[in-house]
Formats: sequence, structure tokens, C-alpha cells
Amino acid sequence: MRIATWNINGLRARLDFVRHWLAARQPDLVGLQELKLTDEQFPHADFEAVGYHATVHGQKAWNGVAILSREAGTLTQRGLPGQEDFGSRLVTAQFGDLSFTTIYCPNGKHLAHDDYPRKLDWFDSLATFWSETRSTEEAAVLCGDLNLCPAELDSHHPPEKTGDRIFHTTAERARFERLLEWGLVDLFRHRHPEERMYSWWDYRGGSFHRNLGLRIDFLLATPTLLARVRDVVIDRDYRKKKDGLTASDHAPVYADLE
DNA sequence: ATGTCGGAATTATTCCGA
Repeated sequence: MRIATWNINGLRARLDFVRHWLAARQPDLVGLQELKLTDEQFPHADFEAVGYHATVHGQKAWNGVAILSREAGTLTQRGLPGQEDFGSRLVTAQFGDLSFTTIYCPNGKHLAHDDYPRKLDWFDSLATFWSETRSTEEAAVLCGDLNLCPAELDSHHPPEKTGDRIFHTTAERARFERLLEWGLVDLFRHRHPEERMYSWWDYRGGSFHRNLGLRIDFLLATPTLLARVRDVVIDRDYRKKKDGLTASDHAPVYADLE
């Protein structure tokens, strides 16, 4: 089984590109972020035509998350409880004995912005919600765009210059650590402990070609799934144009489970 | 180059968010 996460930066602009990737990689479960459309605007027929169901939590213009799946799942959660006014950023569905959640965490903008403390609060709500609804004994995935770099290896910025830089603060990293302390495992880092690989590159300034990126997109999983992991890939090739189609600023991340 | 995208508001241009 192949599971994946991908911030697509606007589904209306990215539909053909996403379908190109689905055809090439044939994933079974995909968490999508930044749909930037409403539930009514979601192109279900275009995904059904290529063999995918979708479980959607959208909103007008911004945010929005969905789960694509070969088999229809059962929707179990739309939105992070208590944080609904920060946008549509979480959706969970059940696929057999596997619980699959995808999230689009708030960006925070910069440390002096009101969104920064709200971002930390959002993560606190996430950790509480997660620990109250999930068990470390079950098969569960939490994936998405977390908008933070857990360690120096996950950022092109030199560590001596990241102390007060958004995505790199001690407070943000503590939120990520709390998820790991609960029992979730960062599949890419588990599989590739020393590899400096990014999942996002700014559109501006030739960042991709200069490899000035950040690893901010994660597949987190419960320990019971670990033994089944065969490979974890950041699909950097799909950060490039395909057949003249513009890529998202994020690459897909996928894992193959036995 | 504060360099690019996607989308909204408004109707080809500017603003905003990332």
C-alpha cells in the first residue's frame, strides 16, 4: 500500500498536474492540503474517472484538505475541534483498520504577527484532540503540511540564524516533539536519519534550482505501522513542471507499506 | 530584484497570502 501527503497549492490550478502524478505513482491513499475551493467546487468526477474517491473538507479560496482513496472511506472528523475559525485544516477518514488524518497547519506568518501564537495554540489543540481520539496501539497516520522544520537538517537556513525565525523556533519544535512523544514516528526521518532533503521550495528567486528548501511535509504514523514501512520518498521530480503544467511549491511525500 | 504563484475583488489591475 502506498500512502502520501501533498500540499498542492490550489486544486483548480493543479488538477491536471495531480492527475499526472496519480497516474505515475499509483498511490492508494493521499492527503491533500491547500485545496483553495469549497466542498461544492471539488471535482469529484475528475477523480472518479481515474479511480479515486475523495473525502473533502473545503472552504472558499483558502486552506482546505481532502483524502483521495482507491476505496471509499468513512468520514470520521471534519475540522479541528475548537479551532474551526482558523480555517478548514483537518479531515479524518477510516479505511478498514487504518485511521488516516491529513492536516494543513497554520503558517504563523512571522513572530510578531497575531497568527504566530494562534499557530502554537492550534498545535496544542491538535495534540489534545489526537491523544483523546487515537491509541498508540492502532494503525493511524497523521500527515500533512506542518509549516515547521523540526531540526537543523530540515532547513537550508544555517542554525545560527534560525533562533527567531518562524518555522524554526523552540516553541514550534516543542509542538512537533509532543506528537513524537505521544508515539508518532516521522517516517521519512526514521527511514533516512541523516539525509538532508526538503519538501518545499519557494517559487521565488530560483529556490528550487538552488535547493534552498525546507522539510515541512510529513507522514507521521503509529508504531504498529513501522514494521510495514518499506520505503519513504520525497518525490522531488514532481516539484518540476510536467508537460508544461506548473508544479505546486511542495513536492509529494509517499511511503510504501507492506 | 521584495525575483513567483493562486485566488479575490473586480473586470486588467491591484492586493493578499504563502
